[in-house]
Formats: sequence, structure tokens, C-alpha cells
Amino acid sequence: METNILDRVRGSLQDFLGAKGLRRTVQREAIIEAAFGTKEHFSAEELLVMAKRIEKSVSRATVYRTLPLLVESGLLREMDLGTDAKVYDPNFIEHPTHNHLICVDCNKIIEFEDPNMELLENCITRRLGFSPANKAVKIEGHCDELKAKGSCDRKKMAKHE
Amino acid sequence: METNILDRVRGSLQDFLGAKGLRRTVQREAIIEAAFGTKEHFSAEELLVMAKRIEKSVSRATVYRTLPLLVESGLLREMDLGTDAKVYDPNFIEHPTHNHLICVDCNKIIEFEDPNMELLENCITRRLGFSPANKAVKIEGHCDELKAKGSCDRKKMAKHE
DNA sequence: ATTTCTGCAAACGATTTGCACAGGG
DNA sequence: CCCTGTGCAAATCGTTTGCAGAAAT
Repeated sequence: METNILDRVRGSLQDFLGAKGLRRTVQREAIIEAAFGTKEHFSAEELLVMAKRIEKSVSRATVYRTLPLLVESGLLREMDLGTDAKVYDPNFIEHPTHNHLICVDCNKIIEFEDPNMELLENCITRRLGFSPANKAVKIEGHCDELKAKGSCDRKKMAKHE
Repeated sequence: METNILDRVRGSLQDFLGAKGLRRTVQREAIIEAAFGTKEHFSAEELLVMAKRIEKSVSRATVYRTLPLLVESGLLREMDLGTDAKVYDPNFIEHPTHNHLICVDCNKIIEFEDPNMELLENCITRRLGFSPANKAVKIEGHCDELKAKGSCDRKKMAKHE
């Protein structure tokens, strides 16, 4: 049983806002509540919808203005998965080194962590004369189960397509 | 001394166009000539400029219509480096497994290959029940030389900023 | 009281698309 | 000749921004 994530986020954010001299507003609270109330990746538009459910007054502009703050503060990670819109991942607080495997067949995203990967990345980076900062591994693959059976669990659960 | 890349590309493309029942046009030729006449990454807009130098009649629309063909055919790789516009990398023909290290300080992009990385990616992917297709590693780091000396070779050579 | 935040709607920039004509097979 | 490819300009879509009023400190 671990500490409530939302609480931890709220704490970090308070520090962040404080350090930057930024103000606490109902809109920012709602956006944060929405962003870390899910484990799913989301787009700015999706976040807007989720935040609006918590606080009707949240506007698209505020979402777009708040997202960079959360990214800059390290709470949220911006990713580009090749889709039209940018995607945000709220799971980096809990799993700071996780990576992504994307199924080409069902578009599902599987998150994974691997200490060897982490180690190897650091080695390579240092060997090249750099100090590692952000690392992103994106692997695309075909689902073996789907290939074998013609369907897979993830496919069945898929929302779209 | 290896085979001329442009020739190889022209060959692959001929196959590709043929297989798809697509036609050979001066505009497509020029775009391909431009795309593989450089080792630098480029945006659609930059490719347009380069292609126009070869064949004035090339238009923006045709560039945008041709790029997906090249990506689909596996000749060109589309990457998202966090910039506004998508970036294309012509070096995957020669180095199919290369990855990218981006200097946070000078924005320079260093390409690197590593067999261990390749191996590890495949292991992880299989362990998760997938067959690896595309793999992209993007590492951001700080330049050690810059930190130590206040400047670095790449910084000096940088075009912008 | 002062300064930051906000929503709105207009602006923006990259990419896509409908159309009528050009040109490859 | 037929059908695909093209340039042009308008349309689209995600994201950003100027502004006047609202809210936080």
C-alpha cells in the first residue's frame, strides 16, 4: 500500500507553484486532479473533458497553458507516439524510467521497465561524452497472440477500431 | 567504398512504385534526389526547398504527398524530436538500427548504433509477447565538454541559436 | 491594490484536401 | 485514351495568443 499519488502530486505541485511564484486556482487544481486521477495516457483535448467534469469553468486555453507547467515541473511527461496530437503520460512519477511498447495491430500501449535498458542507456550516453537527462524508448511490435489465434486480449478490450 | 546510395534508393523506389502501381514523375525523382542527397535530418518544408533547387515545378503538396510513400516503403524514417514539425531521417538505409542522442544544450543530434541495445530491445519485446518491428531510442543529455570548458565543438558548429 | 489567471475568440503554423488541368502508361 | 499525379488555394486541426475582466495574494 503506497502513498496516495494525488496527494504526492499535490505536494510536488504546491512546491512547484510556490517556487515559481505561481498561484493556486480552482482550474489548475481540477486539471491536476484529472491528470493524475487516471493511469491512462491522454491528449490535451481529453484532459480538458476530464477536467471539465471536475470543474466546469476549465477552458481549453487553461489546459494548454497548464500542461507545459506540469511537464516542466517533471510531474507529467510529454510523448509523441506518432499520432496527430501530443500525448501526456501521468505514470512517470511512480515509474520514472518506464518505456513504451506499441502494438502495431491493436494500437495498445504497454508500459515496461527494465534495469538493463536503463544501465545500457547510461553507458552509451556517457561513452558519447554526455550526461543522461531524458530517455525515451519506443518499440513497435506485432502481437504474437494475435498472430497465433487471430485475436488477443488487448484487441478485445480495445476501445476504438 | 560502398555502392552509391542514390542508386540503391532509386532501385528500391522503382521496386516500390512498381509494386504499388505508382508512376515515375520528375517531381518524385527530384524529391528523392533531394531527400537522399543529404545525410542531415530535414522537415517537409526543408525538403521542399531542396527539391525545388533540383526541379522548380515541385510543390509543397507533392512533397507532403510523397513523404508518406517514402516512409511506407521503408526508405525514410519519420521521427518526432519534440519540435513543431516532423523530421525525416534519410540514414536508416545505411544504418537501419541507429538511434539518437540529442544535446539539450546545443540541440545537436548525434546518431549512434549499439548491438547490445538492439539485442536487449528484441529480448524485452519478445518477453512481452511481441515481435519487434520498429524501435526508436531517443536520449537527451548534457554535453560534458560544454559543462567543463563552457563551450564544445558542436556548439561552435551549430547553425542556429 | 497589485499582479497573475482566466475564458473567449481570433490567430497561427503544419499538414491535408478538392479541384481542374498536366502528363505518364 | 485513360487514369494517376500535380499545383494551387482553401480547408483542417492542434495549439498559441491578445485582450478585458475575474480572482488570488
